[in-house]
This record gives sequence, C-alpha cells and structure tokens, in this order.
Amino acid sequence: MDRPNDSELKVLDVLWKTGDAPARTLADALQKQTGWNKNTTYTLLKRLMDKALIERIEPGFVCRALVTRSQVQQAEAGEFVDKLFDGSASMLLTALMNSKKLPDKEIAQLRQLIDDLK
Amino acid sequence: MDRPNDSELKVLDVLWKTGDAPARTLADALQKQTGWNKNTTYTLLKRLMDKALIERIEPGFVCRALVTRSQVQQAEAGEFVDKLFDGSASMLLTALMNSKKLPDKEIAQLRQLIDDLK
DNA sequence: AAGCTCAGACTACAAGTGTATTATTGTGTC
DNA sequence: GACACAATAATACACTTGTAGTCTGAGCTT
Repeated sequence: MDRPNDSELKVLDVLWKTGDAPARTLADALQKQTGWNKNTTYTLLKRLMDKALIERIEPGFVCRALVTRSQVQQAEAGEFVDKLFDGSASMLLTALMNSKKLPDKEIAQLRQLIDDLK
Repeated sequence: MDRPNDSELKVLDVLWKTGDAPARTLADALQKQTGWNKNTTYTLLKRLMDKALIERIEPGFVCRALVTRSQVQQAEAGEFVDKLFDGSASMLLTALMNSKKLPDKEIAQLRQLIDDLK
C-alpha cells in the first residue's frame, strides 16, 4: 500500500467519516475544517487516486476509499514503532505515558486489552 | 523542538548509540549501516545543527546530541497518536497488536507497565 | 448562439527531503 | 614552502509535500 502523507490523510479522514461522497462535499468539509481552498482538496484527491488509495465511481463520479482506516492505522503503527522504538510496543507505550497523562478511561482500556490477551 | 526527519533520525540514532563523536566516525558508521556517502552524513549533520538538535564542540569539533532519544520518542509518539488515533493510546496499541504478533516478552512488559500504573 | 457558472483538471511554485558532486581549507610529509 | 590527502563546506538536483491559481468543458440562462 502506497502511504498517504499528512494532508492526504486529512482527506481520507473526512472520507472515512462521511462514507462515499462527491469531491465537492469533501472539499466543503475540508474548507470548513482546515480552511483549504477547494482546489487543494481536488489536488489531494488526485494524488490519492494516483496512490490507489481511493477511486472515483459512477454514477456521479463519487469518491470511495480503497483502504480502511484500520488498514492505514495498522500499517503506519507498524512503521512507526519500527522506526523509533526498534519494534517494541512496550517502549512506545512508555514514551506515550511519559509524553501525556493518560485519562483513566484509556488506562482501563489498556488493561482490558492486555487482559484479553490470555 | 524542531523535529528530525527520517534520515536525520538515522544520524541521531548512531550518535545516541556511540555518544559524542567526530563527524568522521558517524559517517563511517552510517556508511557501513546504510551505504551512505560520507558527504550525505555531513549534510545531515549540518541540517541537524540548523535545527539545533546537535552541536559541535571543541576540542576536535566533536558532535554532541542536544536532545535525548527519550525526548524525541516522546514528542514523536505524542504527535503520532494524535494524528492517527485521535490521541487514544489504547487504539494505537490495538492497531499494533493487529499489525504484528507481539512476542511474549513484549506482552509481559506491557502487562508490567499497566500494573505499575496503580 | 453567446455568455455565465461551477466541477473538475491542469499547472505552478516554494519549501522540505534524500542523496551526492564539487570546492575549499587545514595539515602532516618531504 | 609545495604536495597530497583527509575533513568540512558549498552547491546541486530530482522528488515530495503543501497549497493554490488558472483553464476547460458541460449544463443553465437569456
């Protein structure tokens, strides 16, 4: 999978939230959300097509994501932990805990995750 | 803190491992490790200086890191979890567990981390 | 049919990245 | 002091990224 860069990710994010949508709708949403000119969104949609991360379908030339949020999250998380933490999830989590105070809810969910492991 | 890009990170990585070292030493290590021409390393050292992530000190014009590995890890981890997981550490960990099978050692350490939380 | 509008395509352009080539300066050797 | 060579600086250059301006063509208005 070709990877989305940061601004492409913002477009995908809207697309994942709204579901399949015409370019115009996405441009409007991103206009509101980030102040982008609509052409900026169009350009990014084009680049996303080039990377085969979205497609345009008839009728209406509607945009559809070809990757799910989870797929991107998993791919990026794997890359990231390798790049900075030598593949160690626990070191990543340590850094995260030092970088920001996790809310209780998060901690409970982390505990749940670990407990479910076996 | 100005952020290192991927190739600058590789330089920092060597510097963190070896401790303060002359440019030449780092270039040699990176030559071996990544095949880079030594001038590539020099260029990156320059950029790291511009970003104030390293300094050169006398005697010997030796390179010294101005940020620790932990500082960079924490900053990057915070950015990353916000960018892709809306700040949620548990969602990150979930993605990571789906992306690669964690070795038992890792799981034990994760459990330890959570248990130590309280 | 001539013009207006708007979605979408095409083009642009500065800044950042990855990597290397060329130039310069310092230094030990004869 | 001139030469050879290692250390560093300066410059280069193609590619990516972030963002926007301009062009085109299809349908809507007179």
